[in-house]
Amino acid sequence: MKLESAAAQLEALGNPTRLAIYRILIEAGCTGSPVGDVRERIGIPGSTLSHHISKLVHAGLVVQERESRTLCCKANFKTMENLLAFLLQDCCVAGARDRVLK
Amino acid sequence: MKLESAAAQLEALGNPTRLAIYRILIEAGCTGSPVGDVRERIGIPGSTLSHHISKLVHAGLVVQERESRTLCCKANFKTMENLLAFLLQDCCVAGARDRVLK
DNA sequence: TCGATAATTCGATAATTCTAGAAATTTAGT
DNA sequence: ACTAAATTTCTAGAATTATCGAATTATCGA
Repeated sequence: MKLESAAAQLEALGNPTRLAIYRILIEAGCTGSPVGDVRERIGIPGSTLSHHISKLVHAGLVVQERESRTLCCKANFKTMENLLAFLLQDCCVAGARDRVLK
Repeated sequence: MKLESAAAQLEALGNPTRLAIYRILIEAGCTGSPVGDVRERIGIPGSTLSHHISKLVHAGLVVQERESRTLCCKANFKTMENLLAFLLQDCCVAGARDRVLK
């Protein structure tokens, strides 16, 4: 993975609101969660939420699929896998890596 | 780990310049690297570099120790371990489980 | 088609971040 | 004490980000 895209993904996750959104989507699993449900749980205006979600989408961490009137957001697990692989390989010494992976 | 501190650490790493700095310090290992050496490799003004390093220090990802006239920067591996554990537990395991159960 | 629902885009403002030159600080050597 | 070296802190302008109300788009059901 290129340093720039890793940084973009880290930046996308590096905001408390977006990280909370992302964790909700992780929790929702493959089924995903409509924007409205996320909105209820996070409790912020729709326009603000939309702005944050678009950042996650742009970074490749989240995908959106329309289901009639609702837009379903899903975490892109592959992106997180790649990001973790980057951090483990390039940003973690061997000893620490072993400890984290147990 | 609290969501806020995880976000702060991700944000600190979510900038191409800072991620490059951090990787240099990871490469430097336990010995660390003086600010001046990092500066030569990154090639940015000292004041800008200092600003970025202070962000990494504030996030707990880097520690600085003075060695006579030079300040030696070292990556705080424990912080990265905790951050990776957070990502693996809260942002990866759930998704992996979901995929396996399909 | 009309009205309701779901969500985005637009527009404006406040706040933060990035960048870098200049000045200040800390330490070592003479 | 003076000077040089290594870095930070100060300061400020430019760029970006965060926030949110209002307007807009898309979809469904009656």
